[in-house]
Amino acid sequence: MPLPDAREAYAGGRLTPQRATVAAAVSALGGAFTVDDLASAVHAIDPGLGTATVYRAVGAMLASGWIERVGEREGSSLFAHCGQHAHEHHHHVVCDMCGRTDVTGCPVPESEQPSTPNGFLVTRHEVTFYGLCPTCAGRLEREGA
Amino acid sequence: MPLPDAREAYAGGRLTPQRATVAAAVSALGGAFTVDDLASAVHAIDPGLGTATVYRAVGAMLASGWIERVGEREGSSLFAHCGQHAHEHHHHVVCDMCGRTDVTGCPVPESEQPSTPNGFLVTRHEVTFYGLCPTCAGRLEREGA
DNA sequence: GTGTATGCAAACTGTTTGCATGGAC
DNA sequence: GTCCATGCAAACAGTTTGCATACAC
Repeated sequence: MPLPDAREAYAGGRLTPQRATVAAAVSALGGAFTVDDLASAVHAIDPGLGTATVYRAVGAMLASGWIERVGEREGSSLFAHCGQHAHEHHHHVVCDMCGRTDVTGCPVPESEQPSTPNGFLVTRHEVTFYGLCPTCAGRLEREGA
Repeated sequence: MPLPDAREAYAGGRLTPQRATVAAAVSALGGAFTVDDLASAVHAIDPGLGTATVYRAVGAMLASGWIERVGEREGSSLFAHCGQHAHEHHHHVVCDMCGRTDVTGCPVPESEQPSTPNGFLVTRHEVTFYGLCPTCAGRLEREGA
């Protein structure tokens, strides 16, 4: 059950059964999630796995770049698995209905990247798109919204 | 001392001395701030003003669109006064050193606005730029970094 | 006069930490 | 064998809420 991914999710750290479970839960969620969402998914597999461990695993996965903070929902951070885009410059699209995410390129024109709007020296930017995923958009249309 | 702004900061609500103080503190900060930053600025003027009141005032200012959530710093939300841009589509640039902010246009090409990256129906997006304001950039250069 | 805003303190939520034990490497 | 990761519970920070009082309208 140790997914091939699980190893790289904790690059540099140890791969314990608990960490493998957390990584599996992330894959199973397949979209943006809060730590709470993740903890629920994890507890469905292993009810004995502590919350602190989930937080520590999330910290480790962030450190390795396997997941990324993509925004926030209801006061908690939203995270998402970056897939094979982990080390490229990219952004995320989050479905407002089901939370599914996808990776998308950077919409900021190359020419503006390290630009100086109003005299500021811009070094980085955060972009997150929100909307509906194909499935939810389709369902909404079929139900005639 | 009731700034002309104070009235619109709480559009629809009541303008109390406390709320005026909070609005004045926002203007005085002149940049991105956390509720904690704001509370400190407010307490410098009126030490007796309660924290809950600051939070409620922030809620009211958000509701009126006079301030906006522009990102996050150390686990707290970052807010900024939108000035005369309150009702236009805009984004913010935040100085990593001093926290000063400015308003900037939307870098997302018009053609991509309600676009469909990967089949998603995008309805909105959040963009925040981070970098150095002219003052901090200048200081850094002068000190030879 | 009516109803909203305040102030205080208690309650809550999300997150982090200390410490002894267990297990990956 | 060494050191990292775990689990539990306690500690924490930021934020919200209940309630009686004060005041903007």
